[in-house]
Amino acid sequence: MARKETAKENFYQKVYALVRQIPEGKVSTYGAIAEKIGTKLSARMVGYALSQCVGTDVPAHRVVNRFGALTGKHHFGPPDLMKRLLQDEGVTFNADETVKMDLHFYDFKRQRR
DNA sequence: CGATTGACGTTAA
DNA sequence: TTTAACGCCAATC
Repeated sequence: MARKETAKENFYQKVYALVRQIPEGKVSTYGAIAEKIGTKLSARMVGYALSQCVGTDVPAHRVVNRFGALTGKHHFGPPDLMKRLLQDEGVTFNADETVKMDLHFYDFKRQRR
């Protein structure tokens, strides 16, 4: 321990760690993740990290923006893949392809308590 | 090394 | 109210 968390290298690791712990049928937001990591001031880079997580063990499709909109669906390849994956996991959507955050929002802090 | 962008979010005009 | 710009931090060009 006592290791200096440069945060830079840990950033992706933290993002991945958090996203990885999101259960199926649940989703999270960039702001929530960013805040949990400590870089809440720049939620942008959270999404940035996710864009690279596609192809790894991180279920990026469970991460959406604050509106619950699948902002990065086109990063998965097929534009319908993201929504499809979530629906397959039990996540429901509004008429606008937005996740019903009220039903599937995964609260990191709550889970940690 | 410098400048630009980027799956966001918030505040200001 | 809607639209625009800003901020933040790191990665990529």
